[in-house]
Amino acid sequence: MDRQRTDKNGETSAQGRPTLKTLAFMTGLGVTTVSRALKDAPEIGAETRRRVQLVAKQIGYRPNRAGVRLRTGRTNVISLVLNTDREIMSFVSDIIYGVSEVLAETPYHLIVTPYSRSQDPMEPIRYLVETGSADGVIISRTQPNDPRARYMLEHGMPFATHGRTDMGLVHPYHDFDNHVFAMEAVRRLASMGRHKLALLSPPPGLTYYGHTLNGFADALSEVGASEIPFNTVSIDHTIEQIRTRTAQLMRRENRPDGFVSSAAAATLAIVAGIEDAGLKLGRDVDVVSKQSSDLLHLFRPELLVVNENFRLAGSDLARSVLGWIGGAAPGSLQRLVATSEVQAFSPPVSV
Amino acid sequence: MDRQRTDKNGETSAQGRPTLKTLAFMTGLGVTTVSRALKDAPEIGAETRRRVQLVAKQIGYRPNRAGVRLRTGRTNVISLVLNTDREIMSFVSDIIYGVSEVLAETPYHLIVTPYSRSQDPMEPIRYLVETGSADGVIISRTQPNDPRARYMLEHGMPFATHGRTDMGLVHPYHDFDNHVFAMEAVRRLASMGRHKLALLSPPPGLTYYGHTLNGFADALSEVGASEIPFNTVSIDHTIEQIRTRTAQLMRRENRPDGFVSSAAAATLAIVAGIEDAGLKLGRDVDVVSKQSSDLLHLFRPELLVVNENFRLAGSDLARSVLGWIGGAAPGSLQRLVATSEVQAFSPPVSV
DNA sequence: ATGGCAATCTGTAACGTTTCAGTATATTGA
DNA sequence: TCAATATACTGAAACGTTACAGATTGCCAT
Repeated sequence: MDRQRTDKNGETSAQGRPTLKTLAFMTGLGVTTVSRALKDAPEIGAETRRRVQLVAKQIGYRPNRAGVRLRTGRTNVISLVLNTDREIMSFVSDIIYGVSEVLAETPYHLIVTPYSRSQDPMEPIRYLVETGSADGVIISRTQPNDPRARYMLEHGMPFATHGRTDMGLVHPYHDFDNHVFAMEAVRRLASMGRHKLALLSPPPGLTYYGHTLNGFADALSEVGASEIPFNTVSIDHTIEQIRTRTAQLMRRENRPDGFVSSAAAATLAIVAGIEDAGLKLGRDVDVVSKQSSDLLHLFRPELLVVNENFRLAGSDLARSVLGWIGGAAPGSLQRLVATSEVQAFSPPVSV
Repeated sequence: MDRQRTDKNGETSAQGRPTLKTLAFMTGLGVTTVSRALKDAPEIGAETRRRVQLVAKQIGYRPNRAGVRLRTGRTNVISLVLNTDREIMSFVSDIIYGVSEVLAETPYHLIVTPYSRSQDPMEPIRYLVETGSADGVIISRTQPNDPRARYMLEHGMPFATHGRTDMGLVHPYHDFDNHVFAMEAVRRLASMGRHKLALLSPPPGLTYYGHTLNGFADALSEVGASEIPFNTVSIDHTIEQIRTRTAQLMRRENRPDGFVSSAAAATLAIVAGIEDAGLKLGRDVDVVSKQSSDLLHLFRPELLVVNENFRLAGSDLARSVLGWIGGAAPGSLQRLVATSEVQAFSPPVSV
C-alpha cells in the first residue's frame, strides 16, 4: 500500500509527494517561511519569495488538500445538488460542464450530491452543512419559499440557486426569464392566429412555475387569447403521461390550437399526442417550446423554439458561489437572463 | 468565521461538530479506544463497543473526512472523468445517477473531473494520481491501447473503464456488446429486405469502434448484404455535419437502403438528411439506432432501436471500482452486457 | 506467591497545513 | 550610544484521525 516511506523527519530527502517540509529542506528555510512565501505574505523578503516559488514550481509542489482542509476548514469543494429522478437530462450534463469550466481554473473540485424521489430535499443540504463537506453549494428546482436556501443562509453556507426564491432573502441566483418566455410564446402564437392556448407548465411548487403561469396569463389578456386548461400534467410527468393527456385534450371539442411547453422532452410527447389525435402540427396547432440543445427542429421543423442555455447557467452559478465565498455581496451575484426570440425553422403555414 | 471555540483541550464539553475527543470525554474513555470501538476492532470489550456506538449515534458523530484522509491517505472519493465536449448528453446524466446510486450507501463522494477538447486526456488522470485526489477512477471513451489504463495500473490506482481495452492488461470494465448490436441491426435490416447498408460508427480510436465495425462486417457477409461506405463522419461529428453528409450520400446513385447508427442524437441527423434528400424513412430506407432514453420512437415511429442502459453502466462501474478498492480481483469485475432485441414501434412497411 | 498471558484500555506521534508568539538582525531616531 | 522599531525569519501547537508501543488488570498454572 504505502509505496515509499524513506524519509524520517525531514532531513533525509523526502520521497513521494513533496510537502512544505520538502521545500523547507531544499531551500534551507523553515516550513512557516515556505508556507508564507508561497502565498505572497508581506513579511517575506522578495528574493526568498521568488526562490521558494521557483523551487516549488520546479518540483511540482501541490498543497495537500487534507492538510489544508484539516487546518483551515476550507474544503476547496463546491457541491452540486441534484435530484436523480426529476432533473432534466440535458440540464445535468450542461450545467456540470458549465460549472466545471469555471472551477477548472481554481483549486476547487466539483462534487455531485444526489438525492432521490424518496428523500427529503433538505437531507443532502443538511449533510453538506453539518459535515462541512463543501465551501459552497449549487441547488436547482428552487421554490418560492425554499427551506434549503433559508437553512444555508442561517448556517452561513454560501450557495447559489438555479431559479429565484421569493421570501425576502438575498442570495445569488441565476434565472431564465420564464415570464418573458411565456409572454413571447403566447404573442408568437397569437400572431399566427392561434387564440386557444394550452400551457404545459413546470411542476407546481417551483418558483418558475409561477413565473411561467403569470407570463402566460399576462400575454393571454394582452393579445385577447384564451386558455385551454392543461394542468393535470407538468413537465415532470412521464413522456407517456403527457402524450396520453395531450391526445385526450386534442380530441375534445374545445381543443387548443396552440401549446406552450416548458421543456423539450415534454414537447416530443405533446407532438406525439397531437398526432395520436389525428391532428397535424403547423396546420391544426402550433407549439412553442423551450429547448436547451438544438434538436427540436430536427424532430418537427414546424416547432417554434426558445433556447435556454444551461451551460451558461452552470458557469454563472459557479462564479456566483465562488464570488460569495470570496466575500462579494450576495445581492450583487444575481442574474436574470433574457430569453432569446422565438425561432422558427420552417415558413409558417397560413391557417 | 469560526463560530464557537469554547473547548480548550477536551475537558470542557466541546461545541461545534463532535469529534473523537468529544466521544472520549462523554464516555470517559481514551480517543484510541473510541476510534477502535467505532470500527469494531476485536480488542475492545463488547459492552464498551456498544456503549461507544450508542453515544456516537445519539450525538450524530461523523468522522472528519480531512482527518481520516490526512492520516490514512484514503480520500473516500471516486472520480468520474468526463470529456466536456464530446460526451453524449444522456450518458453524462445517466452514468452520474448510476454511480451516485451506488455511492449513496457508502462514505464515498463523487467528484467530476472534466477535460476538454484542448487537453490531453492523460492530464486529469495524472492529476488524480499525483495528487492522490481519489481512491478510484471511472473513465469512458476507452481505447484499445489506452494510456490512461496503463498509467493507472502502473501507479496502483484502482479504476474501471466504460468500454474495454485491448492490450492484455486486466482491469474492471463495463461494456455494451456493440459487436452483437451491429450484427443484430444488420440482420434486422436484411430481414426487411435492406441489403445496401451504411454504418454511422463511433469515433475511430475508441475500442467499440472496432467492435461495431466488426459486428457490422460479420453480419453483412452472413446475410449477404453490402456496405455503402459512410466513414467520413462518426457520431462525434456535429448534428449539422452528419445531416449534410447523409443528404449527400442519399442523393448518390448507389445510396444505402439501410442505416445502422450508434447514437440517438446522430440518428436524428441521419433522418433529417434522409428527408432532406427527399426520401422517406420506412419506405426508401430503414434505420436501426442505439438509444439510451426512450425517445426515438416519438421522433419517427419507423425507427428501429436497441436500448443501451447508461445508468446500469454507471452503477456497475461504481461497484467495480469499489470492489477493486476493497481488494477484489480486477479480473472478476468485468461485465459485458448483452444487447436487447431490436425494437420496432410501427408495423414494417413492405418494400 | 510468582511469572505468564489474555483481555482491555491508553498516551504519543504522525499525516501536512496554517497561525501564534516569538527571536535575531539590521535600521532608525534622539 | 541606546532604545525603539522594522524586517525577515522560526518553532511549536493545533486541526481529527489512526497506528504503534505500551500499561493495567485479572486469571491461571506453577
